[in-house]
Amino acid sequence: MGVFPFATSLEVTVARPRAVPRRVENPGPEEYSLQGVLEALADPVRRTLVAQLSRADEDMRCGTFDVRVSASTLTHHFTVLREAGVIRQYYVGTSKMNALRDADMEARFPGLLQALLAAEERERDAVVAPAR
Amino acid sequence: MGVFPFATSLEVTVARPRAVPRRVENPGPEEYSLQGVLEALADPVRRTLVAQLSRADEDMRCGTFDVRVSASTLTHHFTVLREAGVIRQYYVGTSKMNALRDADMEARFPGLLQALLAAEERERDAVVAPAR
DNA sequence: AGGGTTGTTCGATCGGGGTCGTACGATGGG
DNA sequence: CCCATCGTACGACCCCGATCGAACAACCCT
Repeated sequence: MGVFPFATSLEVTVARPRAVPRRVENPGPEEYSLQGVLEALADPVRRTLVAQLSRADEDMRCGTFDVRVSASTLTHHFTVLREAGVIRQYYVGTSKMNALRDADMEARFPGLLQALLAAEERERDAVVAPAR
Repeated sequence: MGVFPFATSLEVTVARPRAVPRRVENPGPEEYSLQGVLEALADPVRRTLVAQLSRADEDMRCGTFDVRVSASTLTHHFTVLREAGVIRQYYVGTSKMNALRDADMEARFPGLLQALLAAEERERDAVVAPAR
């Protein structure tokens, strides 16, 4: 892909070129499938990502997730989640933000994500809080 | 669910000694995990099996499922579903019956199986009944 | 400008799982 | 008894996906 054809004289001796923020192609609700969602959520790493995102209750940067895989692997997992429609991604400067698309999921697969997250949390609690 | 209660005293005076019916080891509810269930249901073939079982609303013999895989592959899929706790299997003569463990699933992962089956049915309907 | 932070891309590896065919075992009916 | 039916066991194949390291690219800040 070509770089920028310097748009003539336009801008700008500004220190901040700013330009157009990098765009991420997030699929529309009509593009994802149950198969894709289940494949995405069948992986334990991706499930922890989603769980952390849900627990945080706000969008999270890629780097702030607590998971023990390499950066490149992490990128892969986020891509899978995004293409499945589970999360939405967008750039903020050099950071990439991740948002849980829980409303879209709920609309398309009612109850599924909620049940899944609830189950995930219950298993997590069982581990965190040992049998007494 | 369980069609026959197997009330022990059944012992018919059949000509055939009958012996002990072949036993199948079905895991207890404490043995299965969310991971196992999701892995099991992430496969499209297994999901159709479960969907057919749910739709039939009664236990089904292995051979009566409508799926285009070989017999040995089918055995494999049923094994995965059973070990995940999604179905229960038991022998009846030379046939093997399959029962959906929806109550156990509901107890352990509330709403999950139902949401999944509902989503599966909706996608199926969308295919069967084309866009008008 | 640099430089550091953040994330991506690419290629390689490697293990797991879905698939099948064939041979086998168990059961029930003639 | 023998045979047809139903499902299993085993090995082979093969593709896909999770993983990593290294090199690169975009951005922000000083």
